[in-house]
Amino acid sequence: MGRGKIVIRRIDNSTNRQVTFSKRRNGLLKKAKELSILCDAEIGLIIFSCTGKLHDYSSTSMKSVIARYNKVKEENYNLMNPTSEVWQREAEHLRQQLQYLQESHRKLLGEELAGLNIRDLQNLENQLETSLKGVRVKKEQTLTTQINDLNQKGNVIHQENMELHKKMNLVVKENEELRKKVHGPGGTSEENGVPHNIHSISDGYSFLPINFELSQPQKQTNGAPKDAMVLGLQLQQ
Amino acid sequence: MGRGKIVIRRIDNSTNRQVTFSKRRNGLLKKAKELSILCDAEIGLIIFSCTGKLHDYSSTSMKSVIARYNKVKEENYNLMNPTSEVWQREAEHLRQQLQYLQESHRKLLGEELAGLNIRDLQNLENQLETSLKGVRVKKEQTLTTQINDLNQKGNVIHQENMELHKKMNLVVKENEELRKKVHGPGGTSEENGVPHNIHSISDGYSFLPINFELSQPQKQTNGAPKDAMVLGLQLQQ
DNA sequence: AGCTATTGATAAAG
DNA sequence: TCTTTATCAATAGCT
Repeated sequence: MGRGKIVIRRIDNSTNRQVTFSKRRNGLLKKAKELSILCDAEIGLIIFSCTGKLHDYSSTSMKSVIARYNKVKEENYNLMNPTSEVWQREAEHLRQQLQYLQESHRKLLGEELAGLNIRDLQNLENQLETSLKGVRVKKEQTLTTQINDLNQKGNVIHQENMELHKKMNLVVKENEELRKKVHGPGGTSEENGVPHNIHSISDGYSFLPINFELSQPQKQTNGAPKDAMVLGLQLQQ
Repeated sequence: MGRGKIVIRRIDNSTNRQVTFSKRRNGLLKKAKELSILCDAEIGLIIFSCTGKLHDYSSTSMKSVIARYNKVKEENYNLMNPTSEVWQREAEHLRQQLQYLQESHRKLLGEELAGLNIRDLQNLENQLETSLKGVRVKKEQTLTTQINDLNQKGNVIHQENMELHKKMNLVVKENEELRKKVHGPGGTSEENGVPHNIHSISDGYSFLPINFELSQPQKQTNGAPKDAMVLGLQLQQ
């Protein structure tokens, strides 16, 4: 696979050999990875270049792969001490459990359904429906809790708002009284057909009460939940 | 490099996975050999299929490769002769994997949802919906396949039935002819006002054609599918 | 287990 | 070593 066909024989030219090693080593490592992923295989690959440099890949860990290899080959098996044997059995047991659980898990995820008959599929469907229902109930609960929390907080804030509003009105009235006392005795232009209108006055307080009125939640029993719902969802982002 | 591009992800269909494993494993082994020859490299390759079967290649000997690997990794040959400690670690690793998977599994089953926030729950719900959809699609496919199979079988049987019916009528007619030849020449009571009626004769063939008529499916294009549907469902119980 | 259309890997060259 | 490109090899999807 290249500009020309080659025979599989040691490459004499050392530069060429080095280049080819580099390319094919990468290709081999890539293919080993792909195989382990595609086919769920446990793979260990050890490569020593002719200069002695080590390159390796393992899908899990080289230790695990070599240990498993040794076990299958039953080499050195007899030399192991009893404790090792116990652990080995334990590991094998766990490996089986894991495999079973993984299979079951994949079926639950709807990934590996080949070989299931109608009854299995029906059971799986029922299971998933039950799970889905449970998750939805939990979600609703969580949302409701959040909404209630937000409503309470909203109410507190609204109360504060009302208090501030009242105080503000008091301050504004006080302000008007003071203004009358200051301007009234002199007989200003405000008395000549021009009505007393606080909007025409350029101090900072005059328009605040109106803004407060507009920003108030309307009656808190209807408006608050809807707002809280929106808030609740946004808080989760 | 095939009829279509594929993403590197675990192959769900187990048959397909097995076929691909077989092909790619051979490819990988071949490439490992080529690399070792072309570039004078020392290579060890260990492959466990997901069913646990071992396939391996080493340019020299696996012992030598692993020994050299361990030397480089400075792990003092521990892996050649796995000790209690190594297996213990392996078991611990597996145990952790198992625990994680179990937890995930329980969540999927909607059993352990405490501590999940809205986003987690939404993801879980989406996952379950996707799974459910997949399972339902698979179920429909399975049912459709079964129904089609049964329809075909039903048609074949119906054809056989028709053939048998025709043959039976021929036999009955032949029988009548024979009966005439046997009774006719003697001038029996049948010629004296009593009409020739095959129902009045007590041999086994006389009523069979009528029963066949009654038991026939009506025209095969309408009757068969409905029957097949019922059969298909019953077969699975 | 074979057969091809395609994609992927890579030999050679820059 | 890295990139490019022309070729050959591997293999995905089918039968």
